[in-house]
Amino acid sequence: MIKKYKILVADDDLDILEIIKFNLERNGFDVTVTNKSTETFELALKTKPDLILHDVMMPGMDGFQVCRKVKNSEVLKNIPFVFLTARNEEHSEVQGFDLGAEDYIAKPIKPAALSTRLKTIIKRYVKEEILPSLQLGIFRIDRDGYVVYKNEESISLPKKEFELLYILASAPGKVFSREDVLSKVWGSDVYVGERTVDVHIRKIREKIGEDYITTIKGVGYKFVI
Amino acid sequence: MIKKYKILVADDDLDILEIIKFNLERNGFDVTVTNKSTETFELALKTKPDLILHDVMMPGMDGFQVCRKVKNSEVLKNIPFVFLTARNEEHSEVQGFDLGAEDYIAKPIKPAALSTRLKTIIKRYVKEEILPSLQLGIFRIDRDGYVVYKNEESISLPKKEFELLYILASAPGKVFSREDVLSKVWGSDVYVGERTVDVHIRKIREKIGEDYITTIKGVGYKFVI
DNA sequence: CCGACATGTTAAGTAATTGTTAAGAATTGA
DNA sequence: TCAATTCTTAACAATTACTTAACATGTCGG
Repeated sequence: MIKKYKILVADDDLDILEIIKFNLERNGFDVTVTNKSTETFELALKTKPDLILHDVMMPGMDGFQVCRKVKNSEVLKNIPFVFLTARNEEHSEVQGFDLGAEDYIAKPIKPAALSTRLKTIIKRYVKEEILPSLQLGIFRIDRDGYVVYKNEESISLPKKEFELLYILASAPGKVFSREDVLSKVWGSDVYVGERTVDVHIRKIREKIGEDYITTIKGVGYKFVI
Repeated sequence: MIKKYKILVADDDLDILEIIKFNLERNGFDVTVTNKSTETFELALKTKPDLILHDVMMPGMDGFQVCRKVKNSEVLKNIPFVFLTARNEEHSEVQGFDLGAEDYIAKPIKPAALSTRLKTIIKRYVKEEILPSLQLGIFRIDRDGYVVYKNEESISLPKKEFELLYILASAPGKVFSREDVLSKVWGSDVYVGERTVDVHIRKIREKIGEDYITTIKGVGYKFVI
């Protein structure tokens, strides 16, 4: 079954809401809308959307305030937040990105492009999705507890190491380039050196054993069972 | 061979052009530059870049005019167009997005961030080459894992050997000249001796068996099932 | 069978990539 | 805040892959 992405859209213009809702639904999204920014947060808690698409200028709370609130919430902070901006609105991209927004989309909207763009953004944040524990041979990788079990032995890993291992283990046998790893674990707008991956790999090997992560020279790393 | 992305850069400041070119090339991009915005369109037609990075403020045509022209061209309109803007060019952003620009990058440029960001943008717009696993008789050539299976036995090959085998196996029975192989595995701008291919062929035969790659004297090699 | 040419094979130097360590920066928790 | 942990980077070591060149072997036409 293909996962249906849930989008929460907030805009005070009912026509725009209508257009967006119609187009996103036609493209297979599950869409919730509101024209009151004061409702966004509550709706997000209730529907747990995969992405929030929010107008900047809205009466009551503006988009920035909502974004800040969402990003300060433990439960919601991993949901990508995308701003809608009208052509004549003075907006500071810096302000939005500082708050943790993932992207800007300018109105007027091109419907065809919109769903593609949102899907891309969501996929970029797939790492944040609630993913099940993995059972791979003697390993169980428990996402909730950030713990790896090797047979009965429990091994706890720091965040980055755990997430790196999780990414590799989510597709055993597939080689991930350092670049792949960086974009999935660190995110696409964080710039750390590729060799940082090597160091983390070393630490993971130290903890779970040498034989489970294979290096493909010139390509990357893979998890083997 | 890893795909080399082509970037067309336009900026009237030759120093900036130099810096950008140097850094992008070091990061594996194929870079064309111009300091005349009137040349951008023609150059784009000629080089078919994967992305255009264009200064907003340029004498002659400004970046917006070029963007409009590119986005109105059937041939070029799908090429992502990214603006370079100086800090104080505030309003340009909204206008640029309306024209269909894909992103803004503010000067001064952080070189490390630049190539990562461009790659992300390109990947959003360029379809990744789909390189499926091949199943050929007793062989399975797994591109994801960089591994060859012969029956149940897994054989791992170094990068060049793997890619060479993959090229041959992608058209079983077809003879590839050494030149073909070089251009496909090494790329068109790398110059190594043709006999290098022979050595790699030998190593592959050593690992997968003698009987699967046939030499056609005076012509080249082919993979036979 | 011989000579010429193409390919096979080997080995060694070079280049490139990765492993490893440690130090300092950044972050987290008490 | 301090202490402890984690993250990042840089330097150097170790390893592996790549390329070349030299020589060996094989093939084909005459």
